Amino acid sequence: MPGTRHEQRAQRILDAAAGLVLRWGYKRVTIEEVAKHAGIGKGTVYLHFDTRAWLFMCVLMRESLELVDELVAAIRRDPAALLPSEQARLTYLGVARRPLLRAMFGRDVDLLGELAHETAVEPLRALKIDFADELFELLREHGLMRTDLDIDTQRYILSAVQTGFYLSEPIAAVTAPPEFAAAALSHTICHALQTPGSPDPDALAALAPKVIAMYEQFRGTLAVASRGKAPEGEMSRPCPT
Amino acid sequence: MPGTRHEQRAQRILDAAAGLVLRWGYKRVTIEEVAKHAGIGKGTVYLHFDTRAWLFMCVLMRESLELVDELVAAIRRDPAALLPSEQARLTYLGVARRPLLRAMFGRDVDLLGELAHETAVEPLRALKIDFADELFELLREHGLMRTDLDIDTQRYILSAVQTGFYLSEPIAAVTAPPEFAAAALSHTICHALQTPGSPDPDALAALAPKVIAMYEQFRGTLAVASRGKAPEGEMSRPCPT
DNA sequence: CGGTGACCAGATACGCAATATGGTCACCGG
DNA sequence: CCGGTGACCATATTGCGTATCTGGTCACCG
Repeated sequence: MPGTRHEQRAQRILDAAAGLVLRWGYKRVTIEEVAKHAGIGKGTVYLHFDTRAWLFMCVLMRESLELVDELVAAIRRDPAALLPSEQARLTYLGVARRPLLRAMFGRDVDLLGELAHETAVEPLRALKIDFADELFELLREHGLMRTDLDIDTQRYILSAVQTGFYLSEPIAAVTAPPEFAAAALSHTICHALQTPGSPDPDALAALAPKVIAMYEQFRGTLAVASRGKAPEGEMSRPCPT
Repeated sequence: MPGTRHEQRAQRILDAAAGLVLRWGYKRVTIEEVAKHAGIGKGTVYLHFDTRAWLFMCVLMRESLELVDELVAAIRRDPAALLPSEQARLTYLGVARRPLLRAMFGRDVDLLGELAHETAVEPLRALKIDFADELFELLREHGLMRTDLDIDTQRYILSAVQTGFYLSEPIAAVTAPPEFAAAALSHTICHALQTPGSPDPDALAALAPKVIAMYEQFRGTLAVASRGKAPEGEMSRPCPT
């Protein structure tokens, strides 16, 4: 499986698609235009991506993978970055820096159209939930997270709180600087989910490799998904019914 | 100012409007239909409410006032209810019990149409912010809230966290029981904004009357606003331009 | 045999007439 | 005299028939 010529072309297609969406918004971008900007024929696009919707999902997934890589790098640099509060902060800042992810997390219907509607991100979320479960388990065992709440509740809190911070900018016209919002988010997660006091450096150092391994696996699952074809039920070809 | 015949009719109009919105959604409900259901003529509706949009705003305000009354009653019953975490929980449960408020907090565009779009609730929010500022100041002075964050940040956190909990149900199809979500919200606010440990009962008891007074004033401002005519710029009559 | 663009069916956008509705005000009945 | 009304008007909305566009396919080509 040479990740060479074929793979490079896929990247060019994704580049073209990403740029066009940013300029015109999802619903105005046609496959033909994407092909033209990638310097190839329309049919060739379908050699890589089943479906229009799936192509743009892959654009989003690629950006998400970049972000995951950033998170892993941060943990490598400083194990304290594996704490949920830090992860939340870094994620927020990483999203703020990437217009497409910002649109995705901010449910920007103007830019992403129906892609912003939850069904699209559904498979991705399922992955993320499994991941969070495993991670929380690990952190609790090492005394880094509270145990006065069960894991389901903690996952619910993390999800709801993040939702709130990502949506409160687009909703309230008030535009706070990203660093401000990220710090507030981090503070909230820290006190709501983690054990009080400074975390034990040894525990962090011991945990870092495991957490990184989990992230890499998560990354891998995502990468495979984005290489493969669209999952059956949703955004595959118009099925005969 | 006799709150009698005239006021009663206003209530009947609001009743009719509320019922119709719940059944058909904001955009399908006509003033004529509201009048018919209230057993009066169309013109009479305009004796009470400037504008279609303003009428339905008043419907929302009336429900909000009910909720405020619930909160005050809760504080009277037990001063501990004045803590932000408890207020958040009671508010969440009160909203969950009222379909219209649920639609408002959940930005239900299907039911509320353009009313769900933030501009409508803008004046209400301004009030609430002033109120929160004053309240937080008071709670901090009495050692009930953290002081490791400035008030602006705390207000931002409260707002964002609540946004997240109200929106996460409609967004994720997962429907948690209201009590579960309310408890999670309460926990989050408690640890993010309040001082650790059990609050001092004496401080609570001493504060209760002041907080209640503030609520009553807030209530009053809201009530006056809903009696008065629509504020100029936004949802007043089609101005000559 | 990887790549292409003409081709087709179904979706979408457009234009326009018919209808419905918000808001007003001259008029009525008590 | 005045609180209440519903016919009335200008405008917004809807419905619909048509024209255009676009996602996805596939026979053909270099």
